[in-house]
Amino acid sequence: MSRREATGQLEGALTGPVADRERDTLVACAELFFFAYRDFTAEADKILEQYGFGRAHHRVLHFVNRNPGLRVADLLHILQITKQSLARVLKQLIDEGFVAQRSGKEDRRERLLHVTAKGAKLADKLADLQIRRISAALDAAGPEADAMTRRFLFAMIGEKDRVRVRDLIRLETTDPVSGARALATPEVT
Amino acid sequence: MSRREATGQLEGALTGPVADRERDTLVACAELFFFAYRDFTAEADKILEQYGFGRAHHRVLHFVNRNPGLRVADLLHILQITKQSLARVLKQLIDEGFVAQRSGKEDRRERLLHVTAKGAKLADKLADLQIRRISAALDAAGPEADAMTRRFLFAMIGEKDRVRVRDLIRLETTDPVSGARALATPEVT
DNA sequence: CGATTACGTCAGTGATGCTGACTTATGTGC
DNA sequence: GCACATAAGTCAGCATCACTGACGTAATCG
Repeated sequence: MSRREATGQLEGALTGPVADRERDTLVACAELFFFAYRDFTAEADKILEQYGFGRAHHRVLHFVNRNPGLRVADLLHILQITKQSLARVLKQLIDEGFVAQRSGKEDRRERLLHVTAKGAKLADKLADLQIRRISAALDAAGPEADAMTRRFLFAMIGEKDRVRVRDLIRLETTDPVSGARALATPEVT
Repeated sequence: MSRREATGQLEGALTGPVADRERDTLVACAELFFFAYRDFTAEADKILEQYGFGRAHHRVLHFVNRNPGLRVADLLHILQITKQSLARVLKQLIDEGFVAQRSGKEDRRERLLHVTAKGAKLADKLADLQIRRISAALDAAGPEADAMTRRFLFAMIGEKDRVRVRDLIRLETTDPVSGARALATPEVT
């Protein structure tokens, strides 16, 4: 049953108050979301510190690791930061040998990004930390938490970005919200 | 079925690799978590900009709004930042009349924090934005998403902090993970 | 061959976090 | 009452990560 249906409002209308009885529950969700994200990133942050890196480096390293051949423009779309903000951390990752570039074969203006062996090692190490936490949390949440959580998180993403994200994360399962299939496309657009 | 059970590992052991077949799904969860949080905060950030505030101001305003009489030390625990980081944003919120302090009656060293009418209005406005997004996402995720998501998010929180958070968010429902009841305690400890 | 695109870079700014040291006011225990 | 602990505020300095705006270079496209 829909939360808004329960309070007599139209499905899909994003205006109007939510019943107070339910409001507290939803606020609790928002607060839990804050605490969960705070601790989701905390472990990885500690490791990154040892390398002199921050969360921004992690994000770049992660998406390049997961999507070899990613272009700079793609990263800008994914991270939603400016070229200048990206440039600083990307330069460090390249200078210290975690990420490498090569020119595109068809379009030699493009710098296709890859992780080095060193970069892959760190990226996987960080991903493992976060994955274990998620795995444990899904177990604690109970059966079906897996698909349910993916649907919830996916629906939290701004509507305009969902297609891009769906293509990026390449889940083999049926697409949770839009109903379309979710197979990987070769390159981010 | 547990993810780790499925790969033949001990329940509760936080070491060892996760099966590759499942690994991609879990990585997708991590990426979805990033995108979801990014967009969860984006709307509120835009409003805050108009007031010259940032996300740090929002967090302070929110928790003071939800927990009138909160002490500065409580906020430091909740936000896990230093006194100096808090001082900057708290001072602004007080100077601009969104938050007020009064000395504790029993211990006059304590400064008990409250929102003003102006502060409550802004805090509620921001909470509504985030609540609507969560409500819509829970609807999209399907029935039972509500309780399931709370259990998942709660389990994502670092073990040591769960009791504190449980007491803070005062959910009327049964506690999702630890199994204990989750009624509000009068003050954060 | 001019316009656009992809990328890199320079200069300056602001928000948010940090450490360490110090002060003030108040409460507590011997 | 005095020593110590606690709650809060403050100062000085620093790092990370974000921003804007402008400009340069190389390559592609029409």
